[in-house]
Amino acid sequence: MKSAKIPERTVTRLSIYLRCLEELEADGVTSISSKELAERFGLNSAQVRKDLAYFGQFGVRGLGYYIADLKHNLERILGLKQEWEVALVGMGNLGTALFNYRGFREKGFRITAIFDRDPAKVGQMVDDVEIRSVEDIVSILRRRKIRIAVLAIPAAGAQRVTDQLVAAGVNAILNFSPTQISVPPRVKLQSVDMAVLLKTLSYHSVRSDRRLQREER
Amino acid sequence: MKSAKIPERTVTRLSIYLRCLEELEADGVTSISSKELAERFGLNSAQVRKDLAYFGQFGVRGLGYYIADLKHNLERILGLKQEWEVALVGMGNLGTALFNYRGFREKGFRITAIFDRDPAKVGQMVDDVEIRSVEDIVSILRRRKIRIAVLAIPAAGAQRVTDQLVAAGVNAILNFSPTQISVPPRVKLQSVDMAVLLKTLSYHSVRSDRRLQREER
DNA sequence: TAGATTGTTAATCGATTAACAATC
DNA sequence: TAGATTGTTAATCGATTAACAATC
Repeated sequence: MKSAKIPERTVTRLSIYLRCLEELEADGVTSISSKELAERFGLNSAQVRKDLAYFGQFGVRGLGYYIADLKHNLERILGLKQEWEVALVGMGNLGTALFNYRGFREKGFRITAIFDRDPAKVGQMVDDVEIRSVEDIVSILRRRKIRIAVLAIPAAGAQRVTDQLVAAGVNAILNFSPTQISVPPRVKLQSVDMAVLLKTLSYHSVRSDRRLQREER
Repeated sequence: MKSAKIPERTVTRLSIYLRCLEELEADGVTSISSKELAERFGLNSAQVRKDLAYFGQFGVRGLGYYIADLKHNLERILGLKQEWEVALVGMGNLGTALFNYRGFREKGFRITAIFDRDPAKVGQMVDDVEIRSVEDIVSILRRRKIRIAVLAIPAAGAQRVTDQLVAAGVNAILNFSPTQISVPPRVKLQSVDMAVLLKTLSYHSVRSDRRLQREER
């Protein structure tokens, strides 16, 4: 086992491999080679082997990887063997969608704290979770040692809330606010900006349409 | 102007630059250097200049970039000068959140077609858009020449619906279904898997916690 | 003109892929 | 054992950064 620093993309691919292993296991397959696994994603087999080798030797030469064993190891590496409490800030449409998203709970992520700025929402119960004021973020998260937060609020208050999350000891934030926010290096920030994603897609649409127009001439 | 093929990341950064230019313009700033712009994102100034230079010469030596001019150019490049009709497949929580997300409309993306599998939803109106059956995807999108689709359905039917979108002539898909889907090369697919994002974050949380434990010893 | 900053080339860095000895 | 596939090193590729002539 090496101990080099691990590329971000490797970690992302691990959970993609894992999703595939789950499907394979459901199909009753017991082992798979890096070549077969790679083909399912259009990746290179050496990349699969290298990604896995960062964390240990999980394969069997001449055979490949035992699915149950590899799956167990990936879950352990990704921390999916434990339950994670997650704080959700912003209970609008997106926040509600995320709260109800089954994929989270299935993977051991439980949203057990909800915050909103709107006094009309504070105090309401969502399933068995009470919506609390954003003012209480630091005290509540500190006491309950919650380490992961999802940010689903408008751009305006995003940096201020982020600073509170950081002060509360959170070390991973999934940000859906459409704005640039900054965190200290010890905190892992992952931003998803819907508008940026769509804009990137529209760039490709423009190009496709122009190509079509050229071809029609 | 060069005509090399443009890295995906460059296109993504363009819309990030654009967001910043909008803020600057609102603040009454009229020009900015690549150095100042880069510092706002923790990027390198050469990268900013290089990203922009893929599309033309927008700067003024000795001065920097005129904000109004650069903003105009980026909007043109990203296709934001035109309105885009967008089809939304799946009107559950996430679909509803996306439909109501203001950021889309502000950037010229209008969801003008909604599809759902649930017969109870088909026929309902959402604002002025009627929910249609997923069976009608091909005929409706073809007729209305809709080029961009957002997929917000469970994993199960995702590939089948994608095939229909492709058959209907869509050339860009933003996919929120938690599964691997494949498209022909002419179609641009951008996938956002919430669970994968959270798993990546939890990996970092595990590491942070272990580091804390070591330090406590 | 002098100072500043672009656009672009060359150097560096990091990630992907090929190749192959080790070994099941 | 013979065939297959891993784990890992070396080669390649692509993206980022440094450097600097061009020029406002």
